[in-house]
Amino acid sequence: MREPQFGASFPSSSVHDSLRQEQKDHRRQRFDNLDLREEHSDRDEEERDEDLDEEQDEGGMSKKRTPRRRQSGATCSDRARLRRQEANARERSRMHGLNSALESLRKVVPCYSSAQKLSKIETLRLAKNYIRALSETLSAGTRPDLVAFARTLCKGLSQPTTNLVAGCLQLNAGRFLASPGDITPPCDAPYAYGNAETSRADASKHFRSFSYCNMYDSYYNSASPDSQLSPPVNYNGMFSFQKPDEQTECVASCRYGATCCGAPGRASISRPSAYTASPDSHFPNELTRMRNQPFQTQEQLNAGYHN
DNA sequence: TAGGCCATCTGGTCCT
DNA sequence: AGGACCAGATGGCCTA
Repeated sequence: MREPQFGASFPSSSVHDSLRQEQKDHRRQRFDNLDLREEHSDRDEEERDEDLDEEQDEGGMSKKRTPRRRQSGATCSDRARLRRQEANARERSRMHGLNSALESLRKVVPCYSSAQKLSKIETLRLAKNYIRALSETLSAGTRPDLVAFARTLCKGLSQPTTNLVAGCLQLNAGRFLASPGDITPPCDAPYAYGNAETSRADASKHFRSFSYCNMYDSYYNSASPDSQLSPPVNYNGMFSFQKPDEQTECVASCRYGATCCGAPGRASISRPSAYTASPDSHFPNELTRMRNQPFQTQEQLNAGYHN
């Protein structure tokens, strides 16, 4: 019936996100205090039990529990409660760790947006598709077709997420998902530039990496193998649509940082990631090395990873 | 109001 | 015994 939250209210996303964050903080604070409340509740319960025992004593009723047994029982119950509370705290911590890892994953799949998060399930689906799409690209050993890449990327995703990915790729989701023949291969097609159609050459004047093809051209045709030119695949979003001289400080400091959908005349729907590639990361070096080599087969890649 | 998403609690199971 | 992990239950928030 209703589509997932992601993308459902994009125009007010920042407000919505901040509100949601406040709610999360409130909820977290509420549950962080829950253990204390439970302790108070337990104490009240014990006090009630004591009162009951006293009434029973005053009423001449035989004691059901000797002080010794009662103390032993209470200790056991407290111990069980304490263990349960500790287990709950551990479980919360574990889930926070899991969510933290998921957030890290969000930052490395295409179209990351800190303002409008992908849901957990969509993040996992997109990550799976992304891996598959990249694997297919490497296996093919040829320049990938943007539409085919996008189709793989969007397989099984919800419509809002599909729309976002399509937006990142400057494609029309309805068209590129309709049928394989609907879209002219991107390298031969005019390039959408905001709302206008512009030539590839014109686009190249404005962007070093305006489109997927241009990124490939820029990358593969760069003069020096040691060039600092960003490769077509980034840690954070696949494509950089920013002019070199428009890079934010964050992006400039992050060699492989990227923002998606930042074309002129079109509001960016994502923010630069705070992610910074570690200096010893092998990923850029591998890409640089692969630039002048044929792609490895999938089996070779897998062997390399597992050995 | 229904349904999606989320955080948390909880009891069970497995492992060390 | 205790911790990690898992899955079901629950309740809150949000949107269409």
